[in-house]
Amino acid sequence: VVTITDVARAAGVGVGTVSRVLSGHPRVAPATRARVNGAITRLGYRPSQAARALARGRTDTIQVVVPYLTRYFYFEVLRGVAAALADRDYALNLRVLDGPADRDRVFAEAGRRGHVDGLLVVRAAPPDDLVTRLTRARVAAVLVDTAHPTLTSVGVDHQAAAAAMAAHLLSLGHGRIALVDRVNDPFDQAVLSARRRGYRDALARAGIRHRPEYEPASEWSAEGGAGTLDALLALPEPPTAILAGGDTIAIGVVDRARQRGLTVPGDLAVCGYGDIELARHLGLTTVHVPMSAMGRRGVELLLAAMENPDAPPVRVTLPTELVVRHSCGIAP
Amino acid sequence: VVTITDVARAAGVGVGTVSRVLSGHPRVAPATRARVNGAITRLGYRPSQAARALARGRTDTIQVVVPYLTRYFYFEVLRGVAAALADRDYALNLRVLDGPADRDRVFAEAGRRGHVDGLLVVRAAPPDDLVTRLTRARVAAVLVDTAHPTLTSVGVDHQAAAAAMAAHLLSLGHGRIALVDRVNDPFDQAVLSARRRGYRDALARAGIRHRPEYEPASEWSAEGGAGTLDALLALPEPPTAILAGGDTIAIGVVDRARQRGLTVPGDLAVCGYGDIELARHLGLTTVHVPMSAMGRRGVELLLAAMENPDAPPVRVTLPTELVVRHSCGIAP
DNA sequence: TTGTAGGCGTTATCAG
DNA sequence: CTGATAACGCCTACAA
Repeated sequence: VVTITDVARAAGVGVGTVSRVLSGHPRVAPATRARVNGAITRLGYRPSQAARALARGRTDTIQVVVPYLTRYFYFEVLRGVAAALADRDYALNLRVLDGPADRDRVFAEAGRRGHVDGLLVVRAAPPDDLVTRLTRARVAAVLVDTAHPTLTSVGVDHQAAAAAMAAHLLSLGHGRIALVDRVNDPFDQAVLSARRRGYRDALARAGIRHRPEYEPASEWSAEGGAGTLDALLALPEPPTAILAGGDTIAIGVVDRARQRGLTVPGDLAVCGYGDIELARHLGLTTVHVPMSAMGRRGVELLLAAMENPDAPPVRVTLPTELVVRHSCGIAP
Repeated sequence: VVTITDVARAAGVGVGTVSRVLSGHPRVAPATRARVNGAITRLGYRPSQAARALARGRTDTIQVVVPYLTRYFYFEVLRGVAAALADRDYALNLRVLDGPADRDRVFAEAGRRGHVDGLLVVRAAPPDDLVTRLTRARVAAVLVDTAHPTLTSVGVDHQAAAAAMAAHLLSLGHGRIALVDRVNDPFDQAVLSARRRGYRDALARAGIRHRPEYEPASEWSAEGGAGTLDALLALPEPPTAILAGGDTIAIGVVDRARQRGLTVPGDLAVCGYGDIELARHLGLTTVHVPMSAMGRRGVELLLAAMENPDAPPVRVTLPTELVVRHSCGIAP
């Protein structure tokens, strides 16, 4: 283990000078700088993160908390986060929430000064005591696909997106549209509610009466979607279009429909939500949610907040996009 | 920011005693311990990771490097890793390789003592200089779904798995079996080669002559699978069964086959590889690769290696399993 | 422009 | 059982 002292000795200078070279301090004689850099590479020296963190009072690390559920979706977010961080030379401390129990444990320890410089929480409502602690300790925090009155966040307008999707279905002549979505979220209910609200609003605006039986609860999986479709088709008046709360659910619906001999979109229109990679390949009409962009933007906001701790929180909404493919009856 | 000194003062003891209480040292008077603990909770004290790392000489952090490709697959691995780590109270430093360029950059910096205590590399062959540095600096490292002569690793027997899958197809009476797999991997070629070898061996053992045209290269996506299927079906003697190198590819194949009016498995048998979540829901016959188990086991091996640096490297092979569902002609 | 020394928060050693 | 005190490796005034 080679330390800064070794480098100093090898270069025939003091540790202060080495430190200055390391941090790009301007007032170092070019010759000295060269000598130091030579010693550094020759000795293969790397500054110790731990020592540096202690001395500087910051860790150059940000913590990212992501829930496990809807895995495809949030892996994309994570990718955006990782990419943005890698460019900026920050370390990424990952915590994945495996369940509600985990949640409390993690949030109790999350975003401690001296451990991480900033906190990025993906799709999980932060408990109030976390928020209090964060603001009191002045550690920067950003929420992704969630919101909080006093914290910076980046997300999308799920209500508008769902409404747009429903409107699309309506414009195609469908009057019997069912929403197949999860109904409870262990980490954040807001997204589900927004989507449901969008769906209802769109139908109401079109003068279509609300049918509770068209809003069955589904598990967050293809299997869940398939099962829920069975239930819907058993109704006296089955729907002619399905608006799924997630692409995974939609895939299950499509597959089950085909198994039952129905054609999609001929006999049943199906659309998803999220636009995971498979959606494109399966020709699923869906709502594109800019997942990795949210992650990337979240990091940018976080780094900005870290640089300027006194800036007021902002709330960024990224645009979604209706992606029309084959599963609803319109060719792309 | 409350430090150990504040706690010591508040409890009327020396910092040494507080430190002992913190680390669960046995020889502390119960009364003292209680007083200290009281002060700790009262003040909301948390030890600084940075200071602790500097003093202890370890960071309680392990670094995980995962390639981006085949995303569903490796998110599962990551989940296993994260879960195993969370239980053991270690921080997880994540690096995702976004491409071959990234690879070199990351490997040049990976596993530095003073930054992380151990390194877990998922599915990417470590360059020799990394290995050298690791062993010289005595930092523990474990490979997941890759191997190296001098490093501990956990993986599966891809050759045997592919052979078993091919044998299954053969046993179903198929003689014209094509392998639709990626042909190049920017991070580690070994898995692809092993799978191909397994496929060829199984066919050879069955006395079936090798047809190069039955081994077209595919992109690692559903789209890639679909396109490759088109090419195969244009052959004078098209295959009757497709062995895909990944479930995502298989899904594309199945979908394209149906689009062309073929029934699966009636007109075409298709099987995947990996057993991602969707495979189950889509009834895809596939090879189950224990992804999160590999991650978890990798962490266990790594922690063990960290505790016992002089233990020789081991090579763990986890079992795969042939999962027969509907896509190959046998009901589950 | 460069060297020196104090301090960052903990741990660990060593007397008591 | 407990309290000082020297590391740990680096950064940053302060002097020179």
